[in-house]
Amino acid sequence: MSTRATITDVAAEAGVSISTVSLVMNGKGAVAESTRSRVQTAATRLGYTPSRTARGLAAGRTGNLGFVLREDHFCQSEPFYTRVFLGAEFEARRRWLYVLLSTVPPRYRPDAAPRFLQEHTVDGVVVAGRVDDTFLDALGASGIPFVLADYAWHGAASVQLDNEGGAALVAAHLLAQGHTRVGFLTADRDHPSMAARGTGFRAAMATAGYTLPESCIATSTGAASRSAGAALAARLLDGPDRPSAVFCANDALALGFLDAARARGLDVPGDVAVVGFDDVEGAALAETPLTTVRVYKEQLGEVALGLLAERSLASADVAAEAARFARAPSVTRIATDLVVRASG
Amino acid sequence: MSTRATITDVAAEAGVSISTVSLVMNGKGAVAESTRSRVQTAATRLGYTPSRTARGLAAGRTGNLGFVLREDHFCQSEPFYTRVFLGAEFEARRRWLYVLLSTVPPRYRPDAAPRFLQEHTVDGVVVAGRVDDTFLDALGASGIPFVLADYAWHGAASVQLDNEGGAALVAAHLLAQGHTRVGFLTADRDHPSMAARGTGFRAAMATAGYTLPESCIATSTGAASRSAGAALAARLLDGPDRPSAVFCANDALALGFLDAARARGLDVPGDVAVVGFDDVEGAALAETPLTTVRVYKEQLGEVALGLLAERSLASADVAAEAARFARAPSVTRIATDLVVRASG
DNA sequence: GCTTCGACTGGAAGCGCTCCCACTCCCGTC
DNA sequence: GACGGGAGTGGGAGCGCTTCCAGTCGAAGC
Repeated sequence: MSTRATITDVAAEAGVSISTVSLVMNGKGAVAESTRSRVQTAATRLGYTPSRTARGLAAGRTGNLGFVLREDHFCQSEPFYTRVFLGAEFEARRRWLYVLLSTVPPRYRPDAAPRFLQEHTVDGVVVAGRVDDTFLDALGASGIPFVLADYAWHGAASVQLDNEGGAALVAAHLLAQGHTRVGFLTADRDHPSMAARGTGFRAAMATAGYTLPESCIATSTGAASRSAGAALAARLLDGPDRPSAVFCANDALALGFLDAARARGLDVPGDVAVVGFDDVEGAALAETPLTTVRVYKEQLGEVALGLLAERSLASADVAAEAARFARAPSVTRIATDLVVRASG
Repeated sequence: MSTRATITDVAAEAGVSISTVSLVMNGKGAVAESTRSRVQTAATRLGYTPSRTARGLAAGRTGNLGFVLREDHFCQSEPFYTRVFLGAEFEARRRWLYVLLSTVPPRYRPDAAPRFLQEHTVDGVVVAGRVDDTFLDALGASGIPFVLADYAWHGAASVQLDNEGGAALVAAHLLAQGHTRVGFLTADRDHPSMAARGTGFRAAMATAGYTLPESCIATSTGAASRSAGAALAARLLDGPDRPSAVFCANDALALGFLDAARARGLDVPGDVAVVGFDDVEGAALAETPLTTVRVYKEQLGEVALGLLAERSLASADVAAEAARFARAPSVTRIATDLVVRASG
């Protein structure tokens, strides 16, 4: 294992030219079956693996993809984005690509930009979750193709959870349970996902002929945390006409809602049913296990990376590809499921 | 921004040869000050950044470091290793290096090995947390230099928390509180860190003249989880002579201990004091905020990566360096602090 | 005045690969 | 039987950089 075998070694061993070895290793061009297997054998015998670096230099592609995440999203205890990353990494392996994980601060500063923006050491980037829009501007300007996962921005290609669909499932479920006085609770309401859950829910209820009473809606623009959920829940629970069921736009809020209900001695789902969204780890473990919408985080990452790979590697001409990319934005949706537990 | 500027462009712009540009960019060799600044200017004017790939090919170094983590460690809700990674990534940025994050399954399978083991796209690897030893065997055999973070293996270089020191702090604290009937609770006891916490604690107590009564010790080899903590706690709390204070080898166990104490109507710290280790996010938020040993996760990652960078990049001759590396194993310890809260 | 030397700079050989192009066969066609 | 064309293969020019080596030139040494 002193020095690694190179393409030249393999060529010599197999008695062919390096061009042929290259063709075989890339599965390209027309190579006689006998030649192919001879090269194959020589390669295995020598333990040859093509050098990424050399390949990158020659082909103008690095085989690296970036995965960008906001620092605080990466470190939050609910392993949402780590799972997304895991899916992406899995898909990358399958495609023989590498993933460079890099974080950005909540507020973008050019000096904290991932290095690959400058160095172009990456063929494309997956951006997971909400990030500062100015970062996306910079990314866009760099000409590096990118796809968003669980976020939307202008017309950029993105992979998103089917928030509308999930919310519609909740609506159907609640209606099937006979609830007609139904509330909705959300925070961080400008976030595309949160917003979509709200509009999807309203739309589904409207289709069934119901409008959410204004007094049964509690929203805010702050963080969608458990404590925020408890605070917002107060607005619904302490009002004159309490809803009989409330859809919370995510599980953290829903768990906060449960806290608030318990603090008031209310029975869930007897006095008020509650449904969340996300199916976080704590949802099933809550005192009253939470009915919620399950989302497939790994799949989100897989699909996003796959999409990126497909698009950014298909063509070697990165710039032209990026332009084409920008012109044909697309949203891919990852289906969600309703998980019915005790809370509603 | 159609095509990136290359070293040739800069050379032409500055009216020097590419060799000189290279020297300037790397801060090497003797270059006249006037020439240097001329090149510098030309480079900024053209927005030149050296190509990683080309540099890698020519210099035999990639500028990439691997960061390996066990899948389940990466996804656990306590963001321990993600913080370690964050520290590593931070340090990498400072050194203009990239980090490839890759996970391995709990049980090593050669087919699930990180790709860079085969492709040598990485100058060195940080392995964080306990991983399957056969994976480390493979890593060692590959000749890629590596350092362990929060784990120990043979004589491999590693960066570890000062587990003994932290445990000694706990012992001193408990003794200062007047506790003499002190217990110890651990799980996953074969893990080097957990073991070190135990021996450190015993040693510190022994130095002070106390031996832990056998009946006040509860250990297991299973996962060190909250539920395991509750289960093990039962052995100590339901026994004939309950300890007045218990040191739990990590916070998850300690939180489990609190659960068990509460279930038995015991007052903490009145009936039994409890101290944990790690200072996880939940420690401060527990019903009885937990006294624990704080560890600096980001620092762990920073130091590990720094060490690796220092060693693996100092010499271009990776193989020789790896050999030297192996001969001079070292353990770097990251200091810990005691955080006193309500529980003990 | 001539050598010696060090500071500085340029030339050029790769690093290991991809990919375009040219070349050789060999078969099928008119 | 000459010709077109496709399948299979090799040659060779880069990709953008590092680094060794050679060279220039002015200052110091004798």
